[in-house]
Amino acid sequence: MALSRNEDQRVSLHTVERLSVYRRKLEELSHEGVEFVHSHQLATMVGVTPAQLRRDLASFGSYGNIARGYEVAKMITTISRILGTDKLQNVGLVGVGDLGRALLSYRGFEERGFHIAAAFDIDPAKVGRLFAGRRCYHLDELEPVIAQSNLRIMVLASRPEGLQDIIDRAAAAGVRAFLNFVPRTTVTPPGCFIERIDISAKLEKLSFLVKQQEQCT
Amino acid sequence: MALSRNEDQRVSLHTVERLSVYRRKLEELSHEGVEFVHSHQLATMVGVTPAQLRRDLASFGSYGNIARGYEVAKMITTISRILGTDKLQNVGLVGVGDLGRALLSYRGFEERGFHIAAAFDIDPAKVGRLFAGRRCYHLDELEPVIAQSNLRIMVLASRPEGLQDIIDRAAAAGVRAFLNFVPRTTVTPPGCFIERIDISAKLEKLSFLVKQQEQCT
DNA sequence: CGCCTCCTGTGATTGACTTCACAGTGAAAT
DNA sequence: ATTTCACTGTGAAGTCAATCACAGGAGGCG
Repeated sequence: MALSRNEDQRVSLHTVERLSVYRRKLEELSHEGVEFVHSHQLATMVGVTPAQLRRDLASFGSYGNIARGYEVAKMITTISRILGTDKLQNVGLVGVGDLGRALLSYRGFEERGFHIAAAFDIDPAKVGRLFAGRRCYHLDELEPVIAQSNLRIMVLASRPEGLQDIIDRAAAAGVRAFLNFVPRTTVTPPGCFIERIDISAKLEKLSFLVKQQEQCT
Repeated sequence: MALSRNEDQRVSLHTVERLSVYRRKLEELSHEGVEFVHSHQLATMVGVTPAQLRRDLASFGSYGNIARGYEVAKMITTISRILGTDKLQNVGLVGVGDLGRALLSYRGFEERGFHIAAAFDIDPAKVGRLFAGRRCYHLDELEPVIAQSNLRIMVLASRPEGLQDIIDRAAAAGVRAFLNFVPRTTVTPPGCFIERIDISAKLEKLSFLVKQQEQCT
């Protein structure tokens, strides 16, 4: 089999985002005992065209059996290896507010290969306490804890003030990627990645769509 | 002025998403007392190219002063009108778990024109109680409360089980748009919009990027 | 008053992603 | 063994968004 080396060399980011969706549905199918699935079946289940699904899978050299379709179990492990979630990864969390605590108690992360190993805050009422079994450190301890727990990914759910400084310090300490829930524009340190989740912006987009639809009536 | 009628007739969704970002930065500038801003200034602040910013603004007929740039206050009101957030909108919330409660206490929504008017759950320990000042209704009361509060947008933060049924019922009762945090594939009712926020998928994307970068070393 | 500078709005171009459409193929049926 | 069938992988075409580049114009300055 020729897909062992560099199987993920040129996968577009759009494809990567869809791989997460495919994998989740494939795991559902696997639990139901399904062993093989055709492109048009999986495609309609997740809401993409069969051609796009085939191209996504072909982009990393997944060769499906022509008569039976794609092997579910094998595709799950392949996608997991591409996404880097085949081993449990430690991630950090900055900001133990309402959102931070919700993320700490979210069970879905562990299932997908992510473990929030450490939380950080500056509130004396929170520092030192346990939240959902995880210790909350003071932000001053950011660098040593990053090194100790080998954190490569950090979730940002703090107040907007001082966010850039936290990002820069974390990047200098070895963090390579940030998932940012904080609605403030940031500068991405060289060699790093920042992925934003802007809940208000999503609501505004929906508001626009609803308004546009009503006007077209 | 020729921009009064149909000012938002053909705005691409990519542009709409960026409008949210522009508006946030413009409000910051407004608080700082800035009255006019040039495209290259605002563009570098939010991380897009000046050409793209100009095209985004031109797509709904915003004519900036050539010498002074764009009028900050006027652009804020124009963008708000396009997004439909110039008036406060009621939205509903399904699922008062950790994430739901975090959303209920998030202050950013009101600032952006959204008010969570009602929450729904099926847990007897939660139904009837107040969360951050909002009453939690039983899911059985979905339809009458939607009608009473005139809910057009609903945030989904419940368990995956029965999600599609909730969507279908809400759509039948008049809800037109959903912001879905639940990691399950859904079928969009006709005439409705569903916007997904998949936190695990974002983490997986970051994991992929970090892994890819490490391999290219 | 006229020149000069810099910025906006936009036609044209480039680039990327999606979709179409079909050749090739493996398994099942006869 | 051979035929048939349906599916995969992929070249080609199509579509859409981002970028380039420049014409036109408003204000400042001599």
